[in-house]
Amino acid sequence: MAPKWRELADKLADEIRRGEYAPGQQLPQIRELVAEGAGSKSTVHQAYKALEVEGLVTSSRGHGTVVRQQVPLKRLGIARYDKAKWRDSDEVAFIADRVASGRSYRRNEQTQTVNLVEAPPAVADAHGLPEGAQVYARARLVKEGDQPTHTLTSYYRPEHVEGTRIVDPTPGPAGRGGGFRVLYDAGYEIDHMRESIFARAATSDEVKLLQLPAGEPVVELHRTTYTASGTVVEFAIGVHAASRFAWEYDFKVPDSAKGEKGQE
Amino acid sequence: MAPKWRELADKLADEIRRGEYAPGQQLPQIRELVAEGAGSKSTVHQAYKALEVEGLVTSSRGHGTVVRQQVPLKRLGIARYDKAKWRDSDEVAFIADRVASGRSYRRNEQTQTVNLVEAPPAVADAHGLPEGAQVYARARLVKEGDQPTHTLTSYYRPEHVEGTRIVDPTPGPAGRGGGFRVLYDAGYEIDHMRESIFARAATSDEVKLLQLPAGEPVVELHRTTYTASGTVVEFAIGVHAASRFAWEYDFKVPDSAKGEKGQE
DNA sequence: TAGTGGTCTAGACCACTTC
DNA sequence: AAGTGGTCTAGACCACTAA
Repeated sequence: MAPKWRELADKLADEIRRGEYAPGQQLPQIRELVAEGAGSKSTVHQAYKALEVEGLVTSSRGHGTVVRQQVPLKRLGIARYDKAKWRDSDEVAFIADRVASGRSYRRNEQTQTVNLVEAPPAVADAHGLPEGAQVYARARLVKEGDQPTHTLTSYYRPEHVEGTRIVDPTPGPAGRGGGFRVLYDAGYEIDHMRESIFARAATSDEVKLLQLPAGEPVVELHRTTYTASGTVVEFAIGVHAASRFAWEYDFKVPDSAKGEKGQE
Repeated sequence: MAPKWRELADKLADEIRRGEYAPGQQLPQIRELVAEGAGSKSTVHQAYKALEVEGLVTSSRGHGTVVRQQVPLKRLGIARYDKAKWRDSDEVAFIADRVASGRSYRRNEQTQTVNLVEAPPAVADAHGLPEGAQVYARARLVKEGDQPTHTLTSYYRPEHVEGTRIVDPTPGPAGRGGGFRVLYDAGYEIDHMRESIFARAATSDEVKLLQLPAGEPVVELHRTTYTASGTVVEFAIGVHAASRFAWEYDFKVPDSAKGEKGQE
């Protein structure tokens, strides 16, 4: 026998999915259900909390509990890295993204700090450096309007970026063209990438920083960027609110018997 | 001022991350902390629940609350689809995966049901069919030992699979070589794929089916498989326990200015 | 049987929003 | 001021595990 709060939550979840409560509509108030005999206030509250964790509703004091709108996922394909976007124009990849998706661009939607730090294990590993080696960390918090959507921290080897705009980031997002442009100007043209993706629960710090709804997971993206000769010029870690993004990859089915590599 | 339970949870989370409680070690019992004046039983319990949701501990009745082991993520690259694995041998992709990762293979780690169903919207869309068209749904629950790791449901157009082993799945995972082999034998050789990935909180049904720890997110994978001529021969939806997998993709940086397509 | 976490209650009180 | 969800308490009782 499932607990009382679970049964109540499942019943309400069902009603929401069947459309008995429309997005934006308010659920019965906690005290109402208590009066109807659904259980004590704590029990009903626990059920509402479960619905919140499952992403179906959001609660706030003074307002009530309303059915959450499902905003469409923003689809991230590799076209967002198109060289034409950052090499031949003033666009920065993330701005191009936004233009492509028809959303408006405003200045200062990205804050940035640059520091020389000791490489954390994952970073040292990606760059092939000993642990604790010094690297430049360029940390951004990317917002869409007032809403933070993800953090993105790029790690560079000092010899690749010292003397460039990256380490003196006054004019916004690493200046015209972003980080890839700066590397390009410094003689390091990016050629191929590896992205690694996984999801996990958010830490309480991330909940605050990204203003996440209770229980919303995050997706962590590890991106390693190589030059044609195989040198790693950037390793980046992104932490994304899960409900806002989907990642898309197209590839050929590999066939090792043919000596093909399928995907380079 | 953060609530009392949040402060307690953060304090304990800190201690766990600093290694004061080793993986597998038991946290103080709820009644202990209550006796120490950390708060009432409900308050301490709420803090423990938060730690569980954040993936740091698991609680169970009779046992106590112990620090969770972080099992290494299984990395899924596109090599798992290598034609050599399913075309030239008896291996099935998911078995090859397991061989490659050094884990043992046991029979019946995959249960399977096949049904003719009305295509859900996402499926109809992928196959280019009208909504409600009939498709074959081949649903598997994949386990590693006793532990379910993910569900995978493949949708096929009837004209592609009728008369094949897929619709009569007595001998295990779609027979020798799995679904791709069956399609290959039927004259539909798979050529390229698109994978789309996003994360979300688990539904309560998924929590039961996949035996997920409280609050663990799931990753949903949508895979569309094409023949060389662009016909969609399979659309599959996977639901994965987030803590067990990472996805890896390698690709060239696209350059539309050069007329390259970068990734096909 | 003893020990663990989990559920539930009734009620007081707090924090935030709206009027 | 009134109305919303959120926190906290004290205690009873339940469900599961281990010895």
